[in-house]
Formats: sequence, structure tokens, C-alpha cells
Amino acid sequence: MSRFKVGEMQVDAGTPLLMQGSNSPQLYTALEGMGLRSKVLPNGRRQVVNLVLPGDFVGLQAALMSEMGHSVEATTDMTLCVFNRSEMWNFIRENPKRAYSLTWIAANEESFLGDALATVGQRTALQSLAWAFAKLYQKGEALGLAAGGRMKLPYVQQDLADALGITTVHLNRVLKELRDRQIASWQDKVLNISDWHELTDMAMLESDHLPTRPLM
Amino acid sequence: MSRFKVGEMQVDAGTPLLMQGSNSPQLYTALEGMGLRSKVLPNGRRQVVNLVLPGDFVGLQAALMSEMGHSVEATTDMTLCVFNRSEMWNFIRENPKRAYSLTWIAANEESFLGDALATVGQRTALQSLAWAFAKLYQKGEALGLAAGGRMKLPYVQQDLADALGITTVHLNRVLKELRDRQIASWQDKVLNISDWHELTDMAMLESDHLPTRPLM
DNA sequence: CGAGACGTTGACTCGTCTCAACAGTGGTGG
DNA sequence: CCACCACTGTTGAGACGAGTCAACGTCTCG
Repeated sequence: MSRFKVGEMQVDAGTPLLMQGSNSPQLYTALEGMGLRSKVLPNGRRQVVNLVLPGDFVGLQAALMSEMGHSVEATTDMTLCVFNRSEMWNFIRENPKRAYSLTWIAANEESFLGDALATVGQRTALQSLAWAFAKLYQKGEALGLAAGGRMKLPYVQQDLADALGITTVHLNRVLKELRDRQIASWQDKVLNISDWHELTDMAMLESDHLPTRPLM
Repeated sequence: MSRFKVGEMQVDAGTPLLMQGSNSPQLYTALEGMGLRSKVLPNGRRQVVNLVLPGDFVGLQAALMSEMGHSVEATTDMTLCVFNRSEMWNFIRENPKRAYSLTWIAANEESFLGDALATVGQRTALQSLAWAFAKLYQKGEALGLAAGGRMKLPYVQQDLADALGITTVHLNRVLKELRDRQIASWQDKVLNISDWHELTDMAMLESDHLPTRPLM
């Protein structure tokens, strides 16, 4: 594995890592810090496709396709593990298990995006927010970034709003409702979930577990 | 390739092929006919994730993950090429090129879902519909299923509405607008595009070409 | 001939957007 | 050091897009 690692990279918050439409020679794995993937439409509106947490692989599209469908940027200082795109083919060829892993990652991502699509398409803003909080907390917990109902969430309201397909103004109102009803709050970059059951109920979460990877 | 093919299957319109949450032992490639992937929320609302056209691979999630995130059903009579899930690992191991192809398929799907997410999240109903028509026509053209601005689209309004995250009632109104403005119409299961330029303009399509697969 | 699925249209309601104002914060330059 | 500005979060009032409810027409099929 480390044969393919080119090095580590440190970037400041706000740094763009990959650009929509371009074709980077580098791929990354997030080690520390958080970021987001987004795409912007010609009319200037932005859709946040998903959030990047430690452990996430970034740039698979750049590796396989002629151009990236979205941009990736850091929202906090990040350290990333850097790979060379040109090694991708060797990476797959030399060990089928790794190829399997990559495919699993892509399929997993697809599965998540399907959920996100159902959220934006079928849930109300309140349900969407509950869904996002629940999903994030689940993932954070698995990564050891969350515990006791608390998790650091270093994003601005605009980021989450763009992810859920609503405006910051409305997100703010919905946040207030979740706060007033003592279900969850998100202030000073910290998510605080006080009523997990109510939250997941509101979110209409289908399964309470993250996708698991079957043994090969 | 044919070593992995178990056989062909014929199904009638309306037949479910894979069920959300289940774990089918079979995978398919669509040969003829059309279908759709969808997921339903606990409150009964349905999100159509995408449409299945000839050539599409169906069931990658079932193959790699413990359970399917969505269901797949046929909307017309279909013939499918059937593969055995248990052969998946051999399939990948024996030929890295095939592993690469699979990963490419998954990444491509992810890219599409990102677009769809941006559509549902950031576009108005009119723009969404234009986007869907344009995307479908592009794909149909590449498959030889569309020509001269015409393409068979054997779905009901409910299907498209669920794909775009709107109601049939509203879809109907928006269809009428597209018809009245002489941009495109969809009647009797046939899509008819009369003003491609206006349509793609309205859809805010970023690129006029389908994702291409780089040579390995 | 009746029942059900699909499409179409109207009137009204409701969720979300837009526009706007204001407060708190941190950064920058004079 | 402080005035200023940009960015973020918060809240209110009104507008608009899309949903809901309902009626009706057409078609297919038993």
C-alpha cells in the first residue's frame, strides 16, 4: 500500500483540492480535518454532494473518469495522504483485493448518494436536517470523532444548507425548531444530540447501522 | 465473460427484480426493455434513483454490500443477462481489466447521482424536467434508441415525478409549459424534443457529452 | 358495463424563498 | 488602537413555487 503513497500534504482551511471539470494527477485520503465535495451550476447555485471526514477517499472520479463531476475543498486545516493517479492501474492489477476495495468504496458512495437524493427529493427541511445530523453522528461515532451525543462539525450554515437543498435562512429556522424541541442543537461548530430516538424517528432512518463490508 | 453468464431472463412489465434491503444472489445486465431503480421511505414516499436502459448493469450494490439500498423493477417487458453473485470475486480476480470496468461503472453511477442530487436540490421543476429530458435523450442517442429528436420513454408520469422529487400534478403542469413553449413534449410514451438548444439551456447542462471512459 | 389506472385541470394551502434589517465576530489597515 | 469591513448567524414580512384535494375525461381490461 505504502508503495503507492507519494507523501502527505497539509492544507489550510478553504483550500480547494480538486476542481470540477478538471483532471488532477493526484488522489487523496483524508487523514485529519474535514472538507466537502460540491458542484456549482451555471446559475451560481451550489450543491454540496457530501462531506469529507477522516478516512474518506477523495478523487476516485478523477482517477477513473476523464473529468471530475464535482469540486473538493477543505473546510478545516487538513492533512491528506497523497497518491499518484498514474499508479492507479498498477494498484488494481497487482492485487485484486484492492480492486475489490475500490469498487466497494465507489458502490458505497453510490448508496449514500441514493439516500441523499431521497432526502432532498422526498423529505421536508426538518426531516432532512434530522437525517443529516443522524447520518453524520453515526459516521462520526464509527470514526471516534463523536461520543456522548456530541460531535465537532466544523462547517458553516451555508454548507449544510447547500447540502440539503435549502437556504441558510430556512436552515436557521429549522435549526431553531430542533433546538426549541430539545432534540439537537448545532452551535459553535459543535453538534449536540439530546434525543437520539426522536431524531432518527423524525429522519425516517431506515437502518440504524452503517453499511458493512462483507468479507471477501 | 460468458463464463460468468448464467443465462438470460425474460420478465414482464411491472416485475420487481431486486428488493431494497434484501440481498439477491443474482446480478443483471439489461439487454432489452426499460426499468427503474427506486427507494421508498417509511412514510411511503418514493424516490426514483434512476432509470434503467439497455446496457445498464443492475445489482452492483447487491454484489458488494450486505444489502441493496434501493429496489429495481421493470417498467416494460425486459430481457436480462443473468450473472451469479458468487462468481463476482472470481470475475474481479481473474482479470484486472474487468475489475477496472466495474469500478468505472460504479464511479460513473456516482457521478450521475451527484448530478441528480444537484438537480433535485438546486433546480426548479421546469429546469429539472428539462435536465431529465436532455440527459435521457443523450443516453438514448448513444444507445441508438433515439433519433431525430424522438425517443421512446415507456414510463408513467408518476415515475418521472418521483425521480424529480415533485408531484405528478405539478409535473403535469410543467410538461404543459414545455409543450406550450414548443420545446419538448412527452405523450403516448414518446418524448419529442423540438428545440434542443432551448432545452439544454433551460436545463443548465454543463457538458454536452456523456462521460467517456479513458483507455486503460 | 363497471372498475381501476392514468392524465389533466382548477382552487386553495403550505413549505420554502426572497428581501431586508440587525447583531456578533474576527481581521485589516490607517 | 480603533474604525471599518467582510463573514456569519438570526429574525421578520411578504411573495412564490409546489403540494393537496378534488373533479373529470380517457382508456384498458375483465
